[in-house]
Amino acid sequence: MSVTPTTTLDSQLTTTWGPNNSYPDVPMVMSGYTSRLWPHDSQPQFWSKYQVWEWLQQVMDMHQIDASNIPFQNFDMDGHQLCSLSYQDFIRAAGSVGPILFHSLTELKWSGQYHVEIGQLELKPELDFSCPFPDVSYPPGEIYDPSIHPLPVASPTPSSPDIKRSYSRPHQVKKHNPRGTHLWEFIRDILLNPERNPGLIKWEDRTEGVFRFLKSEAVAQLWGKKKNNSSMTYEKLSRAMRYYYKREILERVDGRRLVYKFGRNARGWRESEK
DNA sequence: TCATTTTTTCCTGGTT
DNA sequence: CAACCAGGAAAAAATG
Repeated sequence: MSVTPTTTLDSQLTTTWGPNNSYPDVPMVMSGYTSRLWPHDSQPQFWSKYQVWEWLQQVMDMHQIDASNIPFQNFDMDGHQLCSLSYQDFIRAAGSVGPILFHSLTELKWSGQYHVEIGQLELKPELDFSCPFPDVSYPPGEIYDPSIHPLPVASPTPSSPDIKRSYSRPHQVKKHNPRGTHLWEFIRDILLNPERNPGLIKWEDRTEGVFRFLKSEAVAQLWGKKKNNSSMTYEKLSRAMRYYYKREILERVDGRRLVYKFGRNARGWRESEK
């Protein structure tokens, strides 16, 4: 790790992403594909096993928890797999430390782009994104149990040697789902995390899965931020949304503007679903 | 590297 | 008129 990650932070500000390349003569000059690795280091989904291990060490250290309390072997996986674990899985794999790890990962998945400098560059002042990390809520992806407490305080001294975590867990995750990387999941997660949703999207009919964009351009900006594409617009985002109709991830809701509805192939938005 | 799936870009034309 | 909606096409990015 840390072997000169090729100028990523500062030099990135000058990458001309062509705000409007409506010229037919500018075929993306972009000489070389040199610096093209920044989405990987920051997003947990792309971590290697080693990076997952590093993250574990770091979180343990941060919370002053003896690393020996946690069964590292239960986390012998890459970021991809790590991100597909549910809240419950974390409890299973790390006992009382599970929530802490889950919380940490959730934050990273959400705002792990750069560190704290988000929200000020391109967002309108009216949006008030002042605090990117307010506090944790519940699982981002599929809600398994809303009754679970967000973060039961990291008891300084867990000292629970008698955990029955001998639970080897050989049958790890079966389904590899690139969580949070798809647009509809991104939208869903915003809806499921009111804490982080400053009036961007709102449920129109919770049980039917109908929702409406309140700040269409702001959502597009947020999506663009996640994809490192500052030129994302609602116009383009909505095109992607319309492609979901065919796949029945979304159902068409005509008549009402900015209104969409989750379809039968959309998972994890329902309150009681699993 | 390749095949396939998803998303992005752009556009023409219609609607609210 | 501005902001959306519908999709077609094609290119680019993401994934396995």
